[in-house]
Amino acid sequence: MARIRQAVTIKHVAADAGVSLQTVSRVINKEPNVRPQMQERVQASIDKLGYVPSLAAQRMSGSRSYLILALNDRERTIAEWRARQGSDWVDQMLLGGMLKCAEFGYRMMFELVDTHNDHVERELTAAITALQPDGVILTPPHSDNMLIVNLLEKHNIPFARIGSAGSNAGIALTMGDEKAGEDSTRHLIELGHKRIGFISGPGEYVLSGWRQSGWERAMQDAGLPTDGLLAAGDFSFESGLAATEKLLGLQDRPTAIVASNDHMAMACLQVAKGLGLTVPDDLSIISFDNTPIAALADPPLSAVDQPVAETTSQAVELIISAKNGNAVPEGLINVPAGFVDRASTAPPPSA
Amino acid sequence: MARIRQAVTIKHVAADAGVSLQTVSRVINKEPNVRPQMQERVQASIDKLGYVPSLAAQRMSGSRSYLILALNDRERTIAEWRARQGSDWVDQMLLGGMLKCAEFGYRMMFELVDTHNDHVERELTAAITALQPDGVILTPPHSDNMLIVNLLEKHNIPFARIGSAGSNAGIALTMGDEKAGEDSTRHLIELGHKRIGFISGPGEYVLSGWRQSGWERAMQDAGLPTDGLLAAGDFSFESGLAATEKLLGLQDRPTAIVASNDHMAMACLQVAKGLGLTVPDDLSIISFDNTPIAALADPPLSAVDQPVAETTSQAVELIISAKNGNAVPEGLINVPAGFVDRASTAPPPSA
DNA sequence: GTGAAAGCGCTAACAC
DNA sequence: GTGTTAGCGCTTTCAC
Repeated sequence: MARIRQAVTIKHVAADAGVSLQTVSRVINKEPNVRPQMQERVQASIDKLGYVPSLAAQRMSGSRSYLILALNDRERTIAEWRARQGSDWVDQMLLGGMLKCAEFGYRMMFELVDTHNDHVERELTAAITALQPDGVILTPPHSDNMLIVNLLEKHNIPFARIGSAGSNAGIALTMGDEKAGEDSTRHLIELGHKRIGFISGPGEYVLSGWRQSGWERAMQDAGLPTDGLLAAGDFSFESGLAATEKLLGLQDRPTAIVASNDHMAMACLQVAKGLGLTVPDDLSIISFDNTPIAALADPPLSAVDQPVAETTSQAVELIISAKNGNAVPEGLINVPAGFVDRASTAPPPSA
Repeated sequence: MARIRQAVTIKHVAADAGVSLQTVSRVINKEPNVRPQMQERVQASIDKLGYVPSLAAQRMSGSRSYLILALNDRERTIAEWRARQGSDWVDQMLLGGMLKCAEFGYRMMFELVDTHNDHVERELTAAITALQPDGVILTPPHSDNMLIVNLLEKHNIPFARIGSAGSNAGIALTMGDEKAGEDSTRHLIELGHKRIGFISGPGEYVLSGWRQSGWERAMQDAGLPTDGLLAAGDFSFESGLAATEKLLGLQDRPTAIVASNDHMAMACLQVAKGLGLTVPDDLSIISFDNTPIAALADPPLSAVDQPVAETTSQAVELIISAKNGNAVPEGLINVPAGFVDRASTAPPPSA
């Protein structure tokens, strides 16, 4: 295989424009201290020759790689890809992240990293050393993995933590979980529901706690009891089955259930149907995340829409801004969740 | 922002092991001509220091970037991401491509490129120049875009063309479209169907023709007529609606329909229901691709499973093999499609 | 405001 | 088998 050498390099441009390499470099990087006339002349040569700087070379000498690394949990991501249940978390990250990166001449790369693994540190260090990204985006549950956070801090790489309260380092972004939990529960309360069950997510994800808090707050504010109405899930369909069975097996069973993700809501739907209950007439269901299955369920599920694309987009923008020397925003960035009202909610049967 | 310099470089390793840079380089690249004892000593230093070579530096001096670029159609991909209908084409590519890349120490990058655009050439050249990938994976409809193919050939970059017969350049891979069209039609014939409609995809995709040919062949082989049973679609839901209306509006309407993708099959289902037809009792439907919506439809659709992950995986492997100087396989690589029998097919009503 | 020189981390080519 | 030299394409540093 022939050695690939760049067809047109900064040298060619410099020669063509009759200036030094340095001046071309300044034009490429939009640095000041270049006379407009000079800059125009150089730009003309760049356009004429179709010159595009080599990322590798820029990375070699300069301080930027124009690369942002998005880290996802290996096991869970691969499992979701294999399951083919339509989870579009990665797609939404790509949508928000790639497009925003492109605006700034950056690229986004994906990397899968194990959480439950002593190799985390080695794996991540390897990726960082090989790629030398200008920034890293952490997704749950990595966002709160202190091993990862500390490593990134040590390497002095700007990073965003999606779905984390992350008080210490990095840019923390949340997706309105608590408020969404509260609002969706309130929506049910307004429909007349008094017994509203909640299926929680795994403790490993901080956002599980937030979603639950929202539900608790709304119930409390309305003077409604939550005793026995909380069932623990772990985001899996199976856990949703068990949780729903527990909830619907109650003496005084709930007339509505909020599930912490779509899979568990689907399980909820299945159990309800199995019990001969009609959704939403006998049981209202609200799910979290709004991955495609929510819309495709029968009936289509009303769901909290997790703003993954928008959040990733903001994460990219903040990282690049930090890389440009701007201050990292203080405190938490909150990207509010949406709510898509479909056909799985109605007033309670007795109302 | 501090200048990021590599913490531990090849120099450190060389110093630690007391050998020359070149020897370390040889060990990294698993070149022969290194005494086992030497190689062990160097490897020990590498492990001890946690050395990982910089991709950028490898790219700069060597002939490889360890990067494979996957190209997708910008407009269509973004539209699918936005629509959130669960299309997992990108996820499956990532699944097959990233994992295979990782086996060889490569990375996969995604790039969106416009097809219907005079900028294709400029856009792609820019990406190639900036990234200098070791290989490129083309997906439909890019796989048959001669502008792209010629460009890649000119740059001497190994590339794979997924879903293309691509006689001239690059590694062509198909996903068993014709046989799948034939087999699924035959499946319906065996169930007793005699009037089987077919909704085609857009001509822009060569695989549309293959799928259709498969249907035609099966019908022909069985001595069944196809006149009037072909309706043109373009992969969109709307086109599926129109095509199905045409087909079901026929005097002697089909008792089964094969749709060239899932969206059109969903449209088919909707039209059938609107007409008061029960699927599969009154109408059997088989769809192509088997994206998540097929499984989530009501009834779940029997579908041809497009082996995207496996095909991408093979594409990566062949590209790396080509890059290593091995001959590119002659002719077409065919990765057979699967078939998932769900609940949308049954014997025809009169049978 | 512009240019010249040095060097980033690594590999190719060649010497020994 | 192993070391040395040169250089990839760019930015940094420092002159002017």
